[in-house]
Amino acid sequence: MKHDQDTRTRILDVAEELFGESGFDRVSVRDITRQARVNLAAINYHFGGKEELIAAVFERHFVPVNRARLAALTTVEDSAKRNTPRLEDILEAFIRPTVQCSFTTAKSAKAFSKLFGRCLSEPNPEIEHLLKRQFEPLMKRMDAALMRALPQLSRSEIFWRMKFTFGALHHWLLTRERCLPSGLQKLDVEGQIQTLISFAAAGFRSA
Amino acid sequence: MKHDQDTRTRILDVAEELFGESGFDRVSVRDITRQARVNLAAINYHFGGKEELIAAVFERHFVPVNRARLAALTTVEDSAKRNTPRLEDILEAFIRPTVQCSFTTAKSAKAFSKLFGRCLSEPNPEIEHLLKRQFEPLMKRMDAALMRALPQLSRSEIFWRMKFTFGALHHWLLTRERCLPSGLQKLDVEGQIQTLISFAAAGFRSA
DNA sequence: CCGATACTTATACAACTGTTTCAAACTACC
DNA sequence: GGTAGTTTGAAACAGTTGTATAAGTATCGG
Repeated sequence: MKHDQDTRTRILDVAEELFGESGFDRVSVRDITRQARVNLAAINYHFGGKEELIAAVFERHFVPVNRARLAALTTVEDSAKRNTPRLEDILEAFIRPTVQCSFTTAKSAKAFSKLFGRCLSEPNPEIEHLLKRQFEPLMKRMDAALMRALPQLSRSEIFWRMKFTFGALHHWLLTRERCLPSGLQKLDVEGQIQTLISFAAAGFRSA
Repeated sequence: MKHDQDTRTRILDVAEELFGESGFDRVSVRDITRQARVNLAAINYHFGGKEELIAAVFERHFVPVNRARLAALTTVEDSAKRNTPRLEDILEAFIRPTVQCSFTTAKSAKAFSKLFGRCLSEPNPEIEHLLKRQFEPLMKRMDAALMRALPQLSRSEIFWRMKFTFGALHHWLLTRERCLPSGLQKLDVEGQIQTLISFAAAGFRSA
């Protein structure tokens, strides 16, 4: 293994950007290799195939994000001691890492954000499978935390509200850099996060 | 023009189902013609091409749904007379038609629901363009109604909350018939609508 | 310096894509 | 019943897709 980091990560970076922009199906391996200025066969050599490249792109950031979410959730629960953690803190543990990671790990925050947002509705069965594996443990922890924070809600009520929050988060990630209506003051990312947390928290507390 | 309704609508029905299931890109014209038991050339003959078929599938239900939304919004505003309409009623005018129509017009409610939910995140630029044209007038009306119902919120605050509601609605449409966690009581559609309305309304009212 | 390993290159392949063609079949009207 | 107009049929088209192959080049250990 030489300094193959060059080619490998160049492919990953370009793939992430293009996949986020146009989805996995509309981007060909030739699109990627052309823009990454590597040979056509490089993807098959380094990853095995397009499907495996998708998985690699996926895992490079999804795994850290979900790890960060779990860690944040643990922190919230620990710092609350024997009290039940605040609902807002639980939601923040869920929401913030998706944006945080986009600034620290990805070359382009936009690329990762869009990719993240897009994945949830990808029709690709492989992606769906990866998602399920990734999110199952996180969802279990979230459910448990939310049920303690909102003991008046049934499991089913929490389930649906969680779904709504999921949808809001991912739609926001997917479209947050898109055309704002003209004459609209630009809210900074921090403000948007807080708005989303308040929105979801109020939704969870709704009758 | 004979009773070409047979072939034409058979194609439309199958296309709607398959597109909803797997997205526009992963479904080939051959998949559609095979399942509809029509000739391969039928799509090009009746619609001109795949792109135009997509547009036709799109408009067959999106246009009525958005018309129904506008009509419902008008009803709400009229019945409120000089009082400002209730926030919940505005949101219901936005949410309910997406489900209502799926029961009355489509052969399979699931198919249309998934299609509707999927469209929002479709990377296809054609679709994005159709969406924009379709939603612009509706959004203007929604914005205006929401601003009157929530005068304490700025345009930007309404914009983001509307985005969240959009995301929640479409993610719900896309996944509402998917695997519920085991041992979860099944909430009927009416209950889900009400839950979503309450969720969004509370979110809009959040500080 | 040699040789082995790791990587890159150009080319070729088979499968599939949307679309076109043109003859055959059908329908309806006079 | 025959003919104009409409719809279907089977086949072929050119282009793109992901992948495989084999020859090439660089890099490093001995």
